[in-house]
Amino acid sequence: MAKSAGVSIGYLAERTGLAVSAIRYYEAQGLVEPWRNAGGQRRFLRSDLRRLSFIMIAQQFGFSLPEIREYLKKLPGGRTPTQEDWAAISSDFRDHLDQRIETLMKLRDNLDGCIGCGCLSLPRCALYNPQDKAGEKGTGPRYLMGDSPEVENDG
Amino acid sequence: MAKSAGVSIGYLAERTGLAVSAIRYYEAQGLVEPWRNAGGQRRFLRSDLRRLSFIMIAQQFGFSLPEIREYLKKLPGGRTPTQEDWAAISSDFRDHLDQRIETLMKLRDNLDGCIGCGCLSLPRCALYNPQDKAGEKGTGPRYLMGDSPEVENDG
DNA sequence: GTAATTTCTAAACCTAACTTTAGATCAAGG
DNA sequence: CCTTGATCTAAAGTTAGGTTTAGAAATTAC
Repeated sequence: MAKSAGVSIGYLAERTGLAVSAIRYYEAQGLVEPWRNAGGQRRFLRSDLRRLSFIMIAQQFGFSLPEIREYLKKLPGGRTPTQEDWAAISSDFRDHLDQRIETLMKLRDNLDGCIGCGCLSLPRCALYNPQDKAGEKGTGPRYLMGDSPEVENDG
Repeated sequence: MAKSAGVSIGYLAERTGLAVSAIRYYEAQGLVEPWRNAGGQRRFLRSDLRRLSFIMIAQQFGFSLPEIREYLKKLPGGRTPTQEDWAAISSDFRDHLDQRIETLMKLRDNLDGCIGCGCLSLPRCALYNPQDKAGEKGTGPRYLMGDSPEVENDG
């Protein structure tokens, strides 16, 4: 029972809600690797359903396609992943995900302290590099909510 | 003490860490409304520092520029917002923000139940419309993690 | 007063993540 | 067999959120 007939791109599209064109795009980005049937049409593992679903979920968390591709690299190519395969990829994903949520909550709480609390601390609030991404590329945002080392009266 | 000399776009850029071109872009999108000096250069309220900072923060939460513009509409145009002005806009923003974080956490917990827990429930997990945005536009994603009403053995 | 910075506008360009289009081929149903 | 629907490729188009470029004018620094 090697590689069976496989499922069509249209089937996956219907099951996941993705557009056919999106799935082809994911292939171009290396996120799925269908083979071709005699007529040149794509055939997928049935388990690629889960692969595509993982992509959709990860995107909702704000992961880019290249990032997601790295996660999926840990899954076995060509054969249906086992429960253990998914569990392995899960742990790492979960870490990043917790971190992202925590960052957002920290940002929210800081924002509360600044805007929401009704006190007058706003002009002196420093949300310094609040996002994990900040600092990575070039000279991003530095001081938020209008603060800086030398504070002025800026309403 | 009406509209003073105002500050330049370069000053705001330096204070916020935004590029000058980004601030001009925000003006084009209706997020800030500078006036012009005699020579035709933009002049901003010093309090626009906070406006820009709010934009940066809201973006980190995943709000789009049009969404942010709606929030900022609640601030008075042309004059420096008071503490009460910011408090008013805050409450509404905070609600959306909590909701967004909650959605992410729910999604994470569901994902745990599916991928992370080690049980074998994955093939029957239904994360139905997990994102607030789903269902808004056309025929978006419907069934996640490869599930659907009629379940098949899809690894 | 002259030089060096900033700023101006408009238009083109950029990346991510896709969609659309066009024309051709494949597959499935009757 | 024939028609209809699904799929194919390649290239161009789309949206968001900006950046870059070019040449000119304003401002600041000396």
